[in-house]
Amino acid sequence: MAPSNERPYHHGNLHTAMLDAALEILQADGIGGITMREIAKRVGVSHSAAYRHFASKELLLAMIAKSGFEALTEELRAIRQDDDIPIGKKFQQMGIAYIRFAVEKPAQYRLMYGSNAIDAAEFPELQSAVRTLAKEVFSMIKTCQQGRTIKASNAVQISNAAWALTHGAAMLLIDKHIQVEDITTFARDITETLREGIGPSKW
Amino acid sequence: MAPSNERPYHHGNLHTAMLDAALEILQADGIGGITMREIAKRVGVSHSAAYRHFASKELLLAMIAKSGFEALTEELRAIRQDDDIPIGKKFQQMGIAYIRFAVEKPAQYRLMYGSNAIDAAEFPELQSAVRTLAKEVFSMIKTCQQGRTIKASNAVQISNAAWALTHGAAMLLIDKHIQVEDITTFARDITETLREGIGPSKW
DNA sequence: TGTACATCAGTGAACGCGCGTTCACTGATGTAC
DNA sequence: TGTACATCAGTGAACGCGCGTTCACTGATGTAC
Repeated sequence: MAPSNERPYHHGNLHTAMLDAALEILQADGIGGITMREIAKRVGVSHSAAYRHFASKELLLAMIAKSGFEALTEELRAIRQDDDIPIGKKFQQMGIAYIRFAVEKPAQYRLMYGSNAIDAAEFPELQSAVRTLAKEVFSMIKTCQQGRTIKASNAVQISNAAWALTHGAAMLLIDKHIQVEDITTFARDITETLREGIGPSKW
Repeated sequence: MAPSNERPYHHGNLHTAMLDAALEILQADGIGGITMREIAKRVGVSHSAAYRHFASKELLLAMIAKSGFEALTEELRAIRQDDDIPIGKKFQQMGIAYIRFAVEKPAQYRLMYGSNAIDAAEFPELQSAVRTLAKEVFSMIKTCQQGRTIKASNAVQISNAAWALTHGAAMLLIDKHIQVEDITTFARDITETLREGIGPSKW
């Protein structure tokens, strides 16, 4: 009730607050900008307090990566389950959402994949979040197959190809190796390229 | 002539020797294992000598990344120009070579792309090597189009898709997010998936 | 409602750490004459 | 062929660095009786 202007001795939700602060730093300064000291400073707490909530910096980073995978998975699931999106558009929408996610949060996306700041093998929760994402992509393919908008063979391979294509595109865009005017258009085009194939129309 | 067992005062080829040593460390221990001190130790030279040849560690890393791009480009070019490879197989062979390169030298590949150890913007030579790789992929697509094994439209977009697909697949394999029994088979399948497309065969 | 005690969330000072980088120096080498 | 001098490639000692992490401690909170 009392609107104590001074922070109370106990923060109350340091765990979440630290993750939020770390995310902010990540977006602004990249992975290199994240230090336990800076996070603690932003939250208004001594930096040793951080260790009551995260055993190590690496664990904190792993948790951020994990939540990134979860958020991305959630976006894809929403598309798959949204009955207002025609089945013929779902695959495309997935590609767009995936690539936009990466481009809008490049530092987080880089942290999620291939950062050498996290030894993924040590964090089963993180690995599990990745697998859940992979499964969601697979479910999307299955759904499209049932809707007859993706061919009904070899869902695993198609799913791998779809993931590889979007992930690769995301990375190349983030690293500016591919430059495009409009992300959404590019994402749409590239998913359609996979759907149509690049072989000659007549043999 | 004199087979001096003791190293002469001047090494003679420290520049190259350092790059080689760094590559060895990279393969064995990953990016984190590379330190100027360790490189110097392996080459048998004081660690301050290193700075006669590389202004900074980051520059050395950038040079390694650059040579990786060059080697990869060279492999792809050899395939494109090899008249013994039927035109219908070239695209596939390119995909296989690309993915194998990454899987065989995962640490170097990670250094090449998306490592936060190198600020690519500072090294025009590195950026130029990446562009050369992109151009090589593009040339491959053009060649296949002329051979009528890839459809004759929108080479840029097809080229982007091909690069994204192989790069994405490479990364997912390296990070063990996709696990396969045989890399070559997987690479072949995934490139064929792109060629054939994943849309339903009958509309 | 009050007291004792365990438990948890903070503090601030300090350690240690390898490592990148610099500096003043010495040894080797090449070139002009 | 010999000498003087500039230049380059090494050496080894030292700096400094922020930062992750730990430790002994204090403040707050919840629970048993």
